[in-house]
Amino acid sequence: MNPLKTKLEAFTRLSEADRSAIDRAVGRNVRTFAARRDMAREGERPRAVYVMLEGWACRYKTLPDGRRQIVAFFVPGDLCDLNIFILKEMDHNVGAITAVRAAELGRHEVERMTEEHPRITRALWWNELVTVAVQRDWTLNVGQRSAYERISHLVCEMFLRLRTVGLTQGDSCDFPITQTDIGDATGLTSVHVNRTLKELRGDGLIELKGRRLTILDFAGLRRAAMFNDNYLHLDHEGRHLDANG
Amino acid sequence: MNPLKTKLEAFTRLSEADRSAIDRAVGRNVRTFAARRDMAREGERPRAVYVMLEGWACRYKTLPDGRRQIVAFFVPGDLCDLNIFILKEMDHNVGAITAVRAAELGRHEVERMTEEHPRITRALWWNELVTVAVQRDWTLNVGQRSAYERISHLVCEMFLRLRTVGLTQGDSCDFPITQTDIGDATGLTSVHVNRTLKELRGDGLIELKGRRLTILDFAGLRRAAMFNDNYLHLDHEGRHLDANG
DNA sequence: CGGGTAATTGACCCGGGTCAACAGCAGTGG
DNA sequence: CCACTGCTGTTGACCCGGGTCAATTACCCG
Repeated sequence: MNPLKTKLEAFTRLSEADRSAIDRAVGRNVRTFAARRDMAREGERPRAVYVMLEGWACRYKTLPDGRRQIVAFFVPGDLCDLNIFILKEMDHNVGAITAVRAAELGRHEVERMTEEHPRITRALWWNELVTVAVQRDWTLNVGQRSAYERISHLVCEMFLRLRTVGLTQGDSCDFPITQTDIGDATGLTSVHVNRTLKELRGDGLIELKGRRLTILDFAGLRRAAMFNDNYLHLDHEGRHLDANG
Repeated sequence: MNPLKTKLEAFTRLSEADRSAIDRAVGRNVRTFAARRDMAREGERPRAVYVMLEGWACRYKTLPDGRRQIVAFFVPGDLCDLNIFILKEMDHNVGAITAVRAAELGRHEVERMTEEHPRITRALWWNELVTVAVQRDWTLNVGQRSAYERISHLVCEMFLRLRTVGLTQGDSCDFPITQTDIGDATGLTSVHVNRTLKELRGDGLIELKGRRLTILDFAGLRRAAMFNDNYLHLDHEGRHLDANG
């Protein structure tokens, strides 16, 4: 129900008090955004931390001549930089891709939660570190991989991230981004994304139609992408400890 | 003398107590690394936070077949992720480019400093947010810009970053990275970096020889790169306040 | 002076971009 | 119910920025 809770518990076990604190914080102020609307814009003063509850969004940056790079996808459970309030203005945009439901946390709510719940604080830090690690991996992806590898890599990553918040069904999941979005995220044109997806389909690695993704051969996809999931840091020992014990 | 202090004061004024706390933390355990040696390796357990004092280093990631992407440069005043201890293992390497002097902070030293000095903590948070913002900008750089633009952008960024720690002399600064390094950072081959640098020289934008960079036409370079410095967040109002007042 | 690393240059090639046409399909208004 | 509109996906023909390969020339340092 609460994807942030699910995600943080991939890192550490939380107490009942922790869990209900998260529920309270995330339940208080829920906003919705229509598909393709901006949730925050470059140049604005950061107003709130969003916790994604439903739908996909992205961070993106643009160049004066219109070129656009998606630098991150947001899926349920994701949240933007915790301490964003420190900054005077946003250096990037956040845009909804599908319709989005997101909880808005004010600076004081964040502060209170982290002061009263050290385990949550630690888990949120872990989450921040993973977010940066993902960003680094995207730099590697765009900088060194071929089109075929880039798209394979993106698919591997998103599938695993969705799985940790329980949004996969067996080998498939919703995948509501357009080929143009994939291009903007991988530094390719939508035309070439199309050709490359055709190849991936032809090689029996994935099936992608009607905003639905099915992984036909995960091992093969992983190999094609040279995907190494270590940067998602899903192997923390804390996951197996019980905070209630 | 202490580039971390200089850098944090680009964000906020520090008290005398703050300043000497930084000096103490950074003076305690200084290590040196030879040029081209790794300071930390992928797969290792994070042991310490390094604060760069002298020299250049980089974060880099490699693919199984040897392709290499530099995902960040470290110059004096930079430090790696504060809360790195939370993670079980490194997902990237840190390598010295030149000979490096760096202060090593253990987890308890970091904790003590942040507990006792809230202004430092805030400044360190600012620093972390800038670091991620830089990472995002690199993704944009590699994903959307042409070779000419990418290299111009890198030069603009590094020059400004060096300037905030007082390591520029007028329009020039040390620039001790090879053309291969520039290629690994921008997703280009060293051959093409060479050709592009020749062009930049030919256009009268920069001069680069003997590990020394001179900016001949900053406005032109900036325009060529479509460089927007907002992601470095150097404009914080706190810069003009005095914590001693 | 010798050996190794870094820079430079030329010839040639290819992955992915560009341009353009067209198909599929959802929504929407008459 | 259908025409219309607009977005997304698909495909082909052609081109170009940057890669590859290889040879040569500075450098730097012991």
